Amino acid sequence: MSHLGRSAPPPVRDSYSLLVLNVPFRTTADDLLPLFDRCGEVINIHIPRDRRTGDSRGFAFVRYKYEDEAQKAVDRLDGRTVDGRDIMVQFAKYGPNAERINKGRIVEDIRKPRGPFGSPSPKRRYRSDYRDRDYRDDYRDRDYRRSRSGSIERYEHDRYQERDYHRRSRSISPDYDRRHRKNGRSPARRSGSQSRSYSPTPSPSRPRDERSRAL
DNA sequence: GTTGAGCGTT
Repeated sequence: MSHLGRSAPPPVRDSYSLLVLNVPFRTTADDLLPLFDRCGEVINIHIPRDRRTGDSRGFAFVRYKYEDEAQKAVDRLDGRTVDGRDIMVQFAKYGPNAERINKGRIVEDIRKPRGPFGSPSPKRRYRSDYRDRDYRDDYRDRDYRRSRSGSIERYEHDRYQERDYHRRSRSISPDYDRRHRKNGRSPARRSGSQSRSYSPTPSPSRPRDERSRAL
């Protein structure tokens, strides 16, 4: 109840994530906690924030303990007016329970927790922690090291850049770009000499002298 | 001080 965002996130295997859209920007998890807690037992609430400004993106994720409570929250809190805005509550598309989610609704197609593949191989997963880490390292050394020839950090960086590029390329609003431009005022424009071409100037000495000497 | 379709980590 008071460990929202304080301790590590609880196991998601027994939790159901709800996506809350149309959430005011100034609304925090603490504001949504009492609202969603009334519908059932809320495990954790996560609100994605922008890394640049740190503001909320306008949506939140609420994880419930039971699916009936989550469904109740969707039915009750969906369309509720929060801070002057009507929020939209629906089941999360991605996540641990995404297999049961279809178009924001729970799909009761699962009969037994035998696994999504039908043939679970828990023998390998039952290894110790150090074993698991070793296995992962081996896998990374086998493919990632040879294919990417890099580190995972680059992957995240590329992902973030891709997201930013996608968001900006979608032309959300002409005002958005204009506002940022007015505020940034072309941050990548100073003199035009340094940014124009790279002048490594490895040796300011006279190459003619060296050539003359070589000759 | 702004914005509003969407799918998530400290």
